[in-house]
Amino acid sequence: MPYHSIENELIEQSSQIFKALSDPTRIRILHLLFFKECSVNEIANQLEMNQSTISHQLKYLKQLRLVKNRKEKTTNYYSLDDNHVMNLLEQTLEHIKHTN
Amino acid sequence: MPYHSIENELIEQSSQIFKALSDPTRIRILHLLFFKECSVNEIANQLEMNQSTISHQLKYLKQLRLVKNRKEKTTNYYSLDDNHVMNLLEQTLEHIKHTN
DNA sequence: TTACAATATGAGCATATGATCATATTGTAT
DNA sequence: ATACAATATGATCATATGCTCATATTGTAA
Repeated sequence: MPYHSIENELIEQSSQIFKALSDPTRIRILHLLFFKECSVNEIANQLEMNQSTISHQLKYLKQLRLVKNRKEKTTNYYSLDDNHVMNLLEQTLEHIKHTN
Repeated sequence: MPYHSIENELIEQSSQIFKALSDPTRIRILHLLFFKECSVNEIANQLEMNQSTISHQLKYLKQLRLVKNRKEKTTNYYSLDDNHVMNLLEQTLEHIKHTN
């Protein structure tokens, strides 16, 4: 595999991670999960958003392995699953706080 | 101003930064500028992309204060202008390199 | 089994995004 | 002034994105 296609793959993967963090709803979800494990409905209620919207976004975040889930009866509890990406988020939130 | 609207602004600003890094073309531009100051045409040639595309993206990056420029005759040289965001990018590139 | 609660899913829609094309603008040199 | 080089800009188009609606699925308890 030539050099440039390794580079391309690296760049594609990076942009994908940043895209996950480029949406306010997803940031809010991750920020919530930073404090505690939550069910789908808990997140939807907390963020005052549609259950369907949250479920779709959780699926997106899970596919990228940013969150994981465990089932308890009919409830699906989600929690964080990627320390590095959460570091990016926390760093950035702190950075913006201190520069405003 | 109530608490939640400060939070909202913080989250909007964060997502905007990540959105800037969520596009492969913009990552390539920033990665190029990480090594040296470049003109618009240099970037376009290096990335084998349209001059117009690069100019539009540079305008986008400049508006977010991620790059700055200086004019020399008819040539417009661009360079990096935000260490924090570049750290996010470099961290992430390194992280992906080491996890593959 | 039925009824219910929690979650997941697919279709549809409005908006956002990135690239390209053609053209405009700016500055330089002759 | 003209010709040229480098860059910027506006319009357009195809695709991507995020949300909502309606409905399906899953698992539990009576």
